[in-house]
Order: sequence, then C-alpha cells, then structure tokens
Amino acid sequence: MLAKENHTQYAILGLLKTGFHTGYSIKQMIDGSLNHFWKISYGQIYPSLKRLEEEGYAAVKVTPQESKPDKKEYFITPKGEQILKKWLQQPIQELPIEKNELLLKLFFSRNQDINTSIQHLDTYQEKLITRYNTYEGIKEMINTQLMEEEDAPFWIITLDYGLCMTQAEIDWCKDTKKKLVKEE
Amino acid sequence: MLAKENHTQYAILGLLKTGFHTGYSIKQMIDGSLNHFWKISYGQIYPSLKRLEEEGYAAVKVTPQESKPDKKEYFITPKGEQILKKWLQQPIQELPIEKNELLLKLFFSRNQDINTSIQHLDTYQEKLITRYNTYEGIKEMINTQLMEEEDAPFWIITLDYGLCMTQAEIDWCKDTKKKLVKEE
DNA sequence: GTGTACATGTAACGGGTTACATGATTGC
DNA sequence: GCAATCATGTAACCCGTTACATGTACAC
Repeated sequence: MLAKENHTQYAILGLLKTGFHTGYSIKQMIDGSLNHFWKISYGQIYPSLKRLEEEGYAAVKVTPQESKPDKKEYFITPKGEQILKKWLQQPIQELPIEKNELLLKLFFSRNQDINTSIQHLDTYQEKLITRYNTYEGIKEMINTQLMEEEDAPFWIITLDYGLCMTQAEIDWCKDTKKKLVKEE
Repeated sequence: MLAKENHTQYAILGLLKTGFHTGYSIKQMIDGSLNHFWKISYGQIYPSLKRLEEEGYAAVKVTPQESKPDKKEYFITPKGEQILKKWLQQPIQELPIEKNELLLKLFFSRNQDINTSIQHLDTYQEKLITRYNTYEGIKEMINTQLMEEEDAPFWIITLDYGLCMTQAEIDWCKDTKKKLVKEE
C-alpha cells in the first residue's frame, strides 16, 4: 500500500500516466516544469519506481543493453490508475507551510544594520525576477508548441500560480525595501 | 559547529535572544507567530537546546523541582550571539520551493471531473481566508499591544508578507475557478 | 472528574539529499 | 581531449515527525 501522506509516489505515478516512462525523464520533467511546486532526487525516483512495480502499480519493460545498465521503461497499470484517481479526488487536508530563510532572518533583524536587510531583499528579488521570466518562457512555449497537448490547460493553471505568487512576492520586496529606507 | 545549512538551530538561537528561554515557550512562539514561514516540533527543540548548550552557544540555568522535571532556562552566550549575527548577515542562497499538494493534483487533473478540481479549490480558498484573518488578528494585536516592543517592526514585515501572499493566492483561486467553469 | 495548559524529554521511523559508482554518446 | 547529456542505481546520512512517557495545576 502507498502511504496516504506521501505525495511523491503519486507524482511519479502521475508522470507515468502523462507519458514519462523512465527515471531520467521523470527527473527532467519535474526539474523543468513542476519545479515551482515540487522537487525530487534520483535517490527517491529509482527506489520509488521499484516499489511501485513490486506492489503492482506499475509494470516494467526491461531492454538489456551491453556495457550499459538496462534500460527500464515503466508503465502505469490499471491498479495504479485506480489508486492515482482515488488520490486525485481526495480533498486537500492542509495548507503548506513554506520555510523561508529570508523571513526568518528579517524576523530577527532588530540589531542588524538595515542595509544588510535591504541587501538580502535585493538579492532575493533578483532571484524572483529570474524565476518569473523562466515561468513566462515556459508558458510561452506551451502556448505556442504544445497547444494540442491535452494536459496543457492544467499545466498553464499551475504556471499561472507561479507567476501570480512570484509577482506578489516581488511587489512585497519593493514595498518592504521602501519601508526600511524610510525608517533609516 | 552548527551546520551552515540547518536554519532551525538559528531560529532557536534567535528566539533565545529575543527573550524566550524555555523549550515550551519557544514552541509557543513559533506556533503562534512564525507559523507562516517556520515550524518545529518538541522532538527538535529539546535536543537542539541541549546541543546548543554543549557547544557553548547557550547557557542553561536549571531550577530543580520536586516531583516535576527540572525547569530549564536557556540563555544565549556571547559566542552564540556572534554566530547568530554572522548567520543573519550571510546572503540568502536560494528561493524556497514549496511542495504544494493542490498544484500537484491540478497538474494531473486532465481526466478528472472538473467539479472535483473546483471543490479542491474551494476548500483550499476557505483555508486561505481563515489564515488571512488570523494574520490580520495578529497584526492588530501587535499594533495595539506591542507598540513598544523593539522587534515589532520586523514582525510586522513578516506578517505583511503572509498577508500579501495569502491574498494573491486567494485571488488566484478565484480566477482559476472562473476559468474552469467557463471551460465546462 | 475531566479537559486543558504547563513542562520536559526520547526512540523509532520516514522522507529526502548527497556522494558515490559506472559508463556511452555527442558536440566543441 | 573535455564537458555535457544521457542513464541507472545504492548507502550513508540528516532533518524532522510521531508516538510515547511522565507529571502538576487549574478551571469548569
């Protein structure tokens, strides 16, 4: 049985269904397109695929290759589809709590030089802008090249979430810097 | 030595400095006021305090009590202040990636009934509104009762972050629901 | 007398990262 | 020749949660 709380296995199952069949391509997909709300390492992917197969949620097609590790392609089984569907219908239990190093530092910044805080905000904001542009690029790419893909509307929804949240965060950075400068 | 990557110990050190001296009160504080960007369990707090003390970053004052566990009050040492300050000045390395169950589910929702997705969004939005109101309440409380507290301006900054992000998320929920209804 | 807040702590477990091992192919 | 990409996998480790253990004091 899959542990109810562990969403990572469902993410993998979902990607198998979407059409990614190897550990490597699953990693690529998550790094490239789910990276604003999910991440994963090989140390999780390969053991997970193995376990999914052992428990009948996925089937594996092994292609032996000389002087290379076997190529393994995994496919979701009906049993896997069933459990994935069930998970997709289960209501969201609780809001995520994101640990945020910047906020933690600001929280304790009373005795710090205000310029240090402003600098933290600056570098943070820069990273946010880069992130925003990346998301915009991906959205553009989906809208132009993947129009026919049936999953596309849902990918756009999650991207819009990223764009929207990142923009709000950028705005907050600007506001906060203004406030700090005024106090000085 | 404190591991550079582990911010939790610095959070505890920061709270010692702010004036919280027992494991219990640290837990209270984090649950009550840092909960939108940090969380912690007793299973981490007590061992951490012990380690901070062993390594000279904190000093402990033990008050023995009959038929109760000893009361232990921890205080940050000069060495602790030094390392805290150094950490506060270190630049933020990377943006947090928040794992989000709702987005993960939406990402894979192609074959799902659209009403399921809308319902997920509804319950999520409700939770967000509750969260927003909580933050507003805390902000109100700080503004009225803790005006003199020197840390207050920085607490407000992190609260504003929470309010700003939560509002953006609520707006996204509304937009997304509208879009989904239209597609139906 | 029951539940809640105060108060400290440990052990087992689970989830995830990192470092390592191995090797082919392709482009600069 | 060197770096990057393709490709699979394991072991050690770290961080954090949960469940458990223990007990007082106070309010309803």
